[in-house]
Amino acid sequence: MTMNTVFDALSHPIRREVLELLKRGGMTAGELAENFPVSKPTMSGHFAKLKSAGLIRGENRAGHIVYTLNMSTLEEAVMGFMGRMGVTAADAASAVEGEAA
Amino acid sequence: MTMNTVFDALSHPIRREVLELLKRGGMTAGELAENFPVSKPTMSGHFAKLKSAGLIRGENRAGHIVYTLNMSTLEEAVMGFMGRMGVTAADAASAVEGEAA
DNA sequence: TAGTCATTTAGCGAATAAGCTAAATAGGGC
DNA sequence: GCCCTATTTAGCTTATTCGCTAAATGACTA
Repeated sequence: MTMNTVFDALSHPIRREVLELLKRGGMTAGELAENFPVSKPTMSGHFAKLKSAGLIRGENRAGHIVYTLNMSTLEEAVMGFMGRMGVTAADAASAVEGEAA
Repeated sequence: MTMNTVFDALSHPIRREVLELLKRGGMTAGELAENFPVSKPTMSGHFAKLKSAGLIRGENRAGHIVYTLNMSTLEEAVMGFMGRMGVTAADAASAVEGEAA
């Protein structure tokens, strides 16, 4: 929930990629796990870390667990830090657009 | 240098705060170290990690080492990730401004 | 109730991280 | 050349991380 736990969660490439996958919408633990070359228990540990950082939410549906992205936590932590680093709105906009182009 | 090493470097609160201190300009290793409750060798390890991620540069001056921020590496990695997360320019701008307000 | 599928928990091992103290290195000043 | 200051390297300890397999849990189905 704090900035520390968010940046800690973001430090692993699998966890960042999970967030990217969830950008398009909710996915079950199993669907997510299919995208990575590690075991399901290992993925479960990654989900737990993302969840305790407040970056994803899990809801129980018919025996499956659907994970969804919690974008506001991500934005508050990351953009909050960038703001303290003196990144102006214009800087952020051009950096984001540069990447999109 | 890669996004992995950057996010790894950002995962420790001391290292993030070092970057914030360097926002205002170059500082020596000793000056930086004064701001944290850990030993100088420990700080040296943090500097090494920031440096190998390309987030700071160290230059030798008169027996001191002056560290300076490498903002472009930070922006490229962090805003690049946020861009892939679908954060639009407008989103980024409002998040940054919200923090500044 | 038994069976099955999805997910997590438990327990383990290897690797990495983060802290410390003590010692080594590099420059500048006397 | 020798000392002093600044910084890093070496070596150690403890804690955490990340992966695994095997077992436990939870929920639906027949």
